[in-house]
Amino acid sequence: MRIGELAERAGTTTRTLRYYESRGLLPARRGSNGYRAYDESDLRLVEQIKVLQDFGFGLEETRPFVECLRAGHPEGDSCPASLAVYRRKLDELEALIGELESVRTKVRGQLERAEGARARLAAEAQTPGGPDPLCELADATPSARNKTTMTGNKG
Amino acid sequence: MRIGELAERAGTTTRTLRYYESRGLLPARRGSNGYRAYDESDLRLVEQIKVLQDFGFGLEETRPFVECLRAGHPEGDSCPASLAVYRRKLDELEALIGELESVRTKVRGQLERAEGARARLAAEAQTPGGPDPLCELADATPSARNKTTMTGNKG
DNA sequence: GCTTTCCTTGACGCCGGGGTCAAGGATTAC
DNA sequence: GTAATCCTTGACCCCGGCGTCAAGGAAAGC
Repeated sequence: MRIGELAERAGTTTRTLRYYESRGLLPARRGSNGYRAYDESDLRLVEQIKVLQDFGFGLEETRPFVECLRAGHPEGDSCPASLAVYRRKLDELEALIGELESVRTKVRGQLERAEGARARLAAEAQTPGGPDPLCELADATPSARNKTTMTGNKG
Repeated sequence: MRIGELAERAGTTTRTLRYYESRGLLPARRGSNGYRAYDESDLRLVEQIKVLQDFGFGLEETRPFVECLRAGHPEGDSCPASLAVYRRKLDELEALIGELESVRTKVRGQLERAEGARARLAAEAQTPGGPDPLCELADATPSARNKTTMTGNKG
């Protein structure tokens, strides 16, 4: 099988496969015409990489799995080095989730505090004798669109 | 105050402050010598940016807060546009945390399955009549070090 | 034979938030 | 006066995972 077919069957692009090869993850035999030649086992390699990438693993982190498969083992995680990556990743996930939860709590607190402050100002504005140190109270600019930074995980 | 002093007082670098200026976040007056001149209110701007950056906000997301402060409001989140950013960020955090938890569950499952498979193979290896389709059972290569991808949040 | 498609390598672009020179002018300390 | 700092702008570098040309050879359909 040539690179185009492999890419299609794996649901990726030729560029990506060449990139993997350049990183030493997916070495390819060459036909007499110089074209890369792949077989079914290569397809399994690429699929393994995809699964891990979807988990948010970096390419380097997929290497033990790929080497494990290439060594002839039935699954990419049949080798201890792969298990070590799983464990390290779990630790990282725990840490990251914890930090994000902490941030969420803080941002929530900030939002509630700020909303409360605005509510108090609005009330004073109603009260006789109240001036208005008030901003744009109208909820303005719904035009501000942003892109979400998803930090490594896909959709 | 000149840029070096502001950087030091804000706990950042001159490069960063110039970068903010280039993004339109921190416009600076200029002295007759061409040097940037800042005052205390600029320090507050930079501090506001820092807080939000520590929350994992992108620079663009700090803009409403900064503009709110520059408009003379007591706090960066005194304006509705800032509150909108808080809310959007909370939604993103929820979504991201949810995805990470999902990944964590899946990786955990993979790890347990793979560990179980190895345990079964090890047991068979003990059993009389068992061959060994076994890999490197010894927990090898503690030498593989990696860098943690923390996706936007600092330490 | 001719066109279209597939393949090859190489090289630049992107995104965010700056780090890190480099060359030259201003200020300040002594 | 002069050396050590500070300031200025400009430009390239980093990371990860590719996307996107570009120029040219091979293969396949008709």
